[in-house]
Order: sequence, then C-alpha cells, then structure tokens
Amino acid sequence: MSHQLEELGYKKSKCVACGNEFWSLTDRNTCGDAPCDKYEFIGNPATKKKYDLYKIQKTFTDFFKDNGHTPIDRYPVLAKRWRDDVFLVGASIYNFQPWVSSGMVEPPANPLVVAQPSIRLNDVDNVGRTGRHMTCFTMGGHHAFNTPDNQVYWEDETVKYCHDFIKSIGIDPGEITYIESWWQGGGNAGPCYEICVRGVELATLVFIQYRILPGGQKEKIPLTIVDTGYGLERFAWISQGTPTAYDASFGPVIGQLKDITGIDVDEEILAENAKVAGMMDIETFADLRSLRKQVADRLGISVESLEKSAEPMEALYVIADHTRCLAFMLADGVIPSNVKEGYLARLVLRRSIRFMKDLQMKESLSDVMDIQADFLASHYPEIRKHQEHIMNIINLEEKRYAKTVSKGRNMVKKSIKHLKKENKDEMPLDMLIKLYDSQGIPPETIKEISEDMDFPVNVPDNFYTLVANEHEEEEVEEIVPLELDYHKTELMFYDDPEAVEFKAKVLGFHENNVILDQTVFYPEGGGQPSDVGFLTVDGHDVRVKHADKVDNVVLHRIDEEEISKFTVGQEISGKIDWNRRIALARNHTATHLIVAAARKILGDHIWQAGAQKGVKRSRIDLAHYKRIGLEEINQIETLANQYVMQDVQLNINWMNRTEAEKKYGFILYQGGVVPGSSIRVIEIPEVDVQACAGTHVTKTGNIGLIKINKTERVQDGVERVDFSAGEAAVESMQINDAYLRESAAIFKVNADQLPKTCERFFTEWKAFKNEISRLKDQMAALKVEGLAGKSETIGDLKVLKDLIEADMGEMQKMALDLTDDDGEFDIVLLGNLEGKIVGSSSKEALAAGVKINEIIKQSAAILGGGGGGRPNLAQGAGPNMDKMAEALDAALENLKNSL
RNA sequence: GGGGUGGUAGCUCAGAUGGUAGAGCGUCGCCUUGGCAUGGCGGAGGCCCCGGGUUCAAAUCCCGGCCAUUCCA
Repeated sequence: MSHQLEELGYKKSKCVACGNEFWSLTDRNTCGDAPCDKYEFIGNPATKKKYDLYKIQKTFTDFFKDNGHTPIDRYPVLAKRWRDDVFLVGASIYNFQPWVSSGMVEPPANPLVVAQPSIRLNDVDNVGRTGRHMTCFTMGGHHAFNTPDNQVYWEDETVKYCHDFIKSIGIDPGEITYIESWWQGGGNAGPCYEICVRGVELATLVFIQYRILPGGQKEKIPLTIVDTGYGLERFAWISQGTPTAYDASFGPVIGQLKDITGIDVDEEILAENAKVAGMMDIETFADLRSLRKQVADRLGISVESLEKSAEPMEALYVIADHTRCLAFMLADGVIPSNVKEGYLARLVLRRSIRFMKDLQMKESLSDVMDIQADFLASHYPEIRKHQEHIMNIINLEEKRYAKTVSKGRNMVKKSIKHLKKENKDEMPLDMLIKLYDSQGIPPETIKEISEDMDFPVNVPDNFYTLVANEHEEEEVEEIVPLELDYHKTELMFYDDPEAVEFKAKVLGFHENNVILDQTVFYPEGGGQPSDVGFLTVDGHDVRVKHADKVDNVVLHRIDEEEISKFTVGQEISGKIDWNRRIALARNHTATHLIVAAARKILGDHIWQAGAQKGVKRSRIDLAHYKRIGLEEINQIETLANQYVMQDVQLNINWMNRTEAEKKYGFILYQGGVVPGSSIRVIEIPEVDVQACAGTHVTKTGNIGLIKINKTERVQDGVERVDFSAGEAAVESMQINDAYLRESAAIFKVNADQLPKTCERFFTEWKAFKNEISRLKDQMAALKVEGLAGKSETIGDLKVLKDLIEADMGEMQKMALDLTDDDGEFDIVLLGNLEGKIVGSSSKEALAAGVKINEIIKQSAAILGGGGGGRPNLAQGAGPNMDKMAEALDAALENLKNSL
C-alpha cells in the first residue's frame, strides 16, 4: 500500500494478539485496537486541549480547508432525498452515491471535506450500555474523486493528511497505529487503514478502487475514491477522557437531564464499564450479562448492585442519544409512521419515551427535545428553523404512543383473564409474540403488567429472534434487465411539446414492438402513462397501444399480426392521441401545483411520496404526520387553482445534476429520484421546481381547473390526494352535482336543504324504529292474553302449543314472557304461517331435562329448514310453511317422549 | 411492499364455540338531605364501520372496501 508511512518513519509489525498487520512509529506488539489494547484514555486524555464535539468539527473542517479541501454543508440524514436504495445516511460517502461515485456526475467540489451527521440503528440496543455506541454520530470525511485525467490525491496524501491532522490536535503520533485491512460495501471495495489510538478506532481511510461483480469478482473502476471516515465523537471523547463518549459529545444535555431527574452519575462505574465494553462485541443478552459480570467483578460489587446504579445512567444516555438522532431525522423531513424510515423514527421516539418512563420522569418528550434542540441549534440553525414542526410531531406521537400503550395494557389484561379462566398457569410463548406483533407491546411490559396481576410470564432471551422467525423471508425476484442494442430513440416531445404528428425511420423490432429512430410518443414513466395513437405505414394506420422505454430505446407496442407491415429502414409517419396527451399533461402539471400548494398550506415538511397520473383522475401521495383536514384540502385546492389562474409560464431546462442541486437543493427530487448526469428541471417560477421527465402544459392556465376529489390515508404518515384536472375536473364536478340533484330529488327538496333533510329523516327513522319495537312488545303482551286458556299438562309441566299470527320477534318475546318466573307455563311452542317456530322453557322445565333447542331443531326439519338455540329459548324456520301444524304436533310428541 | 390486531350507546369497553345486544362512566327524571358530598330508583340513548355472501338465523363465519393500530423489510 502506501510508502508514505515508511517516509513518516512508521514500521510494519504483526499484532501478537489478533495477527493483523499494522504500522506504528514505536516498537509495540499489539495493533492498538480493542480488544488487543485496552482503552487507555479514560481519565487520561490523549490531548492537552479538550475538544467538545462542535470544536472538533470546526478544527477538522478548518484543517482540511487549509489543506486545499472545499468544505461542504452536511446533507440531510434522509437519504431518500437523492437515492432510493437506503433510508438514512450512514456515512459521509452516502452523500455521493450513486451519482458521483459511479462517475456519472461531477462532485460538488474536489477534494472536499464534510462533517456529516450519520445514523446507524443496527446497534440500537447497545446505546447507553457500552459508552461508545450511538444511533447518531458525526462522520468527518475528506474525499477525493480521481478520474484518469484528474488525479486529485490517493493513498500517500491521505495518510499524510490523517497523520498531520491527528498530530495537529496534540495527539502523540507515537501512539497512532495504522491497521491494514480491507473494506467492502455498497458494491464497492478497496484496501483500507484503521487508525487507532489508545485502544479506540478513531478513523478509517478507505481507497475505493474495485467494483464487486455479481459473481463476487473484483473489477477495477475508472473512478477511484478516497473515502475517509473520522469518528468525531470519538475524537472529542479521547481528548476529554470522559467515562463515556456521550459525556464528551453532548455533555450539556446530559447535565440538564441529570438536574431534572436527580440521578447521580458514578464515574467510576461508567469508566470501568466503558473499558470492558470496549473489549467486547455486545450482541446478545448473554453478552450483556457477561459484560455486567466482568465489570462487577472488577469493581468488587455484585451484578445486582451494578445494574441498580448503571441502569438509570444508561437510560439518561439513551434519552440524550435518541433525542439527538430524532432531532436530525425530524428536522430533515422523516415523518414517523409504520413503514420505512418513518418506522425507524418511531422506533427511536418510542424507545426514548420508554426509557423516560423507566426513570419515572414527569416531563414530556417534548420537554427533553427542547433541551436537545437548544443544544443542537447552536451549531445547526436548521434545527431551530424546524423546531416548531419537530415539537408538533413529538407531541402528536407521544399522545399516540400513550394511547397504544393503554390499549395494549387492556389487551394484556384481557388475555391474562382468559388464561386464568382456562386454568393455565403460564402465558404461552405464541401469545407473547402475538401481543408484541399485533399490539406492539414489548415483552418487558407484558411481564410488568402480568406480575401486577399475579400471573407468571417467562420471556426467553432470544425473544426478538423468535419474533423474526415468525416473519417469513421475502423472496426477491431477480429481474433480468432487458438489453436492446439500438441507437437511442430521439424524444421529440421535449423540443416540441405540442408536436402531434411526426416522421420516423423504422430501426427494428422487439417482440410486438416497433423501434424508431425518433418519436413523439411519450413512453410510460415517472407516474405518467404512455401516449397512444397510430403509426402510418404504406397508407395503413396501425394502432399503437402502449409505449415503453428500455434504457434509451422507446418501444411502440402494436398488435402482433401487424408487425409484418413494417420493414427495417422504412420511412413512416406517426400521430399521437392529442386529447389524451394534453389531458395527461394537465394532470401532470397539476400534480406539481398541488404539491406546491400543500407545502404552502401545511408546511415545508410536505414531500411527495409517489404519484400516478391519469386522464380522468390522478393521485398524489404526500408525506404528512396527520390526516389532512377538509378545511386544509379546500385551501390547497383554492391555492392550486390560483396558480392556474395566474397563468404562469413554465421554464423547462436540462441541467447538469450537480449544478441543479446547488441552485435548487434536494427539493428537486420531490417527484422521486431521477437517474442520469443531466436532469430535466421543470420550474414553475415562484411556485415550484422539480426534476421531472414528464410532459407538461406550457402555461398553467392551460390546465383550466383542478378539482380535489378526496383524500385517503394510504399508510401512516402518507396521505393520498385524488384529483382531476382540465375537462375531467369539470366532469368530476358534474358527477358530484348529479349525486346532489338525484338525492335532493328523492327528498323533493333543494340541494341546499339536503343536509338538514337527511338529518331529519335519519332522526325520524331512528325514532320510528324505536317506536315499532315498543309497539311490538306491547302487541306481544296483548297476544299473550289471548293465549291463556289453551294449555295442557304433561306430567307436572304446563305446556302451551299454538299457531298464531305474529313475527319471529314477537313470538320470542311472548314465549319468554310466558315461561319466565311469573309466567304461567313451563313449555311454550309457537308457530306462525310464515314457517317460523319458537319454543321456550321455564326453569322448572329445564330442571326436568327438557331440551327445547333439540325439539325445535327436529320440528324445523319437518318445515324443511333448521333451527336451534339455547336450552331456554330456541327458534327455527323452514320453507314448508303449510306443515306448521304438523311441526308443532311433532314438537309436542317429542316433548312427551323426552320426559 | 408483506403480515397481525381492532372497529358495539356520548366515553371506556364486555359480548367462548352463530340463536333475547350488555356493563361502568356520562346524561335526563324521580326519591333521600335544611343544603352539599353522597346514596337509592327509573328512563332515554345502538344502520353492532360499510357492501356483498353462507345460513332457518350473522355483532359473531367467509369475501371485498373504509378507518385505526401494530410487527417485519
């Protein structure tokens, strides 16, 4: 690798502990990384000067700025803004993937330096416990992008910068080790150095120069990248020698949390804990127990008393860490939800609340977030700018969580009640899993509740693994990309958006598709359906049913039997269905206007999460943390139509991707991530700007009218707005009008009276319904009187059998009345001429063993139907109504036999 | 994107295995008290989320939709 280390006087050795090769200035046996070396800086800082996190960030950026690097602003932690393969930014290099790293697009500066807040949640359980794991950390990166004709710098310079930087903050270079290693990730790979000081890894220097092919083979790539990652929190830590990295990085927040909670921090415990934790990977409960045991042994205390004092401190750290992570997520536009990055935000948010509960904090999460936001805002003004929005979400989510928890509690109590009823003495595992899976109640909470109810619950250590096993692996289907060897199809609709007819040359065919050298057919893409129309060949019109784009080639789909009409090289003409095209263009431009209006009305956290345009109706999904109200929808609709009325001229330009990003920001990718080094920017001046490949109207006035039809919640945190534009909007309003007119005509009122009239009718309908049921009760009572004399006696039981005129409800009522405690019969058998039969029995009859439900069942069979019920009341029916008398007789007969 | 759970009175919720729609709180009326806290009695209040299906019979079972909620990626 680099000769630079030799020049600086480093010598290469092999670690006696792990066997890795490393470089150092002094003679040593171990590589300098844990566990081969222990943490040596806790209580013993590696620098004279103490750097807090913001100070080290500035020192880092300034150092590289002085060494020819251009500092760039941090990117949003929400990676979705420019790429769709990951949710969150996990390292500074993520900022430049895939467009810059693939060589497609120029970097914003070269070389550059950035301090990038990065989020990694895979070790979320370790946060607070190990002293070093965080959900959110600041990766300092200096990057150089080398092309064959522009070699910026490579290994030698990188190593020198690193060496000089570490030296510049006052760390003795004799303490640095460079461990040789290999880095691989995101489809790329290259050799790397891990830089360690006093047992902690401070930075990684990666030299990306290979692409990993599907078979696992390496291939040299023309663009080689210096990808460095300096853990700035760790620099702060090693310079301060605090017990944990948390104290060094956000000490002021922890200080305030300590004041609020009154928790004392035992620095000795924390220091020992961090030292031991530094030597191990904590991945399972067993690892955690082992950590606790080792720390307790070293301190000479019991594991229980260690846990008792460690857990509250750990909770403090978790809360401070998580709220920091959340602040970035929310400020950068993550909306908590049950899916994707929103789920991650909710996870972090709810974990924070849970740990606050553990500490029995009375404060709300937003109180804590206020502290955090104040701390962050001193360095990140954008946090202040979004503070109100962050608080809105936090308060809402906190309420939601409280509701979920209390619902969950009820479910747990209910489940335990059932178990007790069934005389079970333990909660089965599948119930535990189901409660977590369906209600989100963590097993720890279930244990808590059940212990209150005096019911044992056993939570296995590998609970979450078991849950994961419940969910089957999703099979990812590998789609083999279609490759067509044709020249790029010239897309004529970009230069001439109003073109309808065109001439073109046939280049070839693919299945039942025709490939031309140029076309005005818009191929389906970006949520916009394809154009349809005709290709005219030798005087025949051939219908084009669909147009698709594969890479840069447009496929015109026609009927299979017509393919033979075309020959390669032939000159043909084509024509698109203009009415369809203009309708789609209106819908597409309207989509942009609605997003812009929604941002104005609801706030600039609004972000398009998908869209589908159509001729009659289009829909657009917006990220928003709560349902959009009717009032808000009206405002959005009005504003969007005002944009139409302003008849704004659209500016449409192809721009270099990096330049466009610099000019407009990531808001460009509102409509989704678009590929390519050059992107098409649709600007509606002073209203909206988006990268978009679709067809648009030239002036907003052409849209005519935008009508929002409805909204629905497509998932938590995403609201779908369904709308129509142009003629379809008029049509939509006409349809709504028709509903109104038809409904009003039924009531014979004017439409404006409709709500009042509906209200009245519904109220009256309910009153009548109640009245009818009251009357039926009365009728049943009256009919009972007429039956009094018709009894006979079987054994000790008084039995009534009669064929009467009454409906099922009345007969039930009558039968019950006649056999209840002050009724005069023991058995009542009633039937009517509609084939319904009812029977009831008194307590005495029940005691005598009468099973009226069996008897009714048999009689109903005679009627050609079925029946049944409870021992005291049963009912049945059948289509053979004329056999009712026979059925009643049979019932009596069966009754006699059963006694 | 794939699953899970839930939707019953104004509110909080009961309603195993299909068979009479319930409780508590709230509300209204009456009674108890000098008045209050309270206590007693009675009443009103339900398209059992919507639409199909199975069945003699559906709050309950099946399918579809809407809404809420949750787990996983």
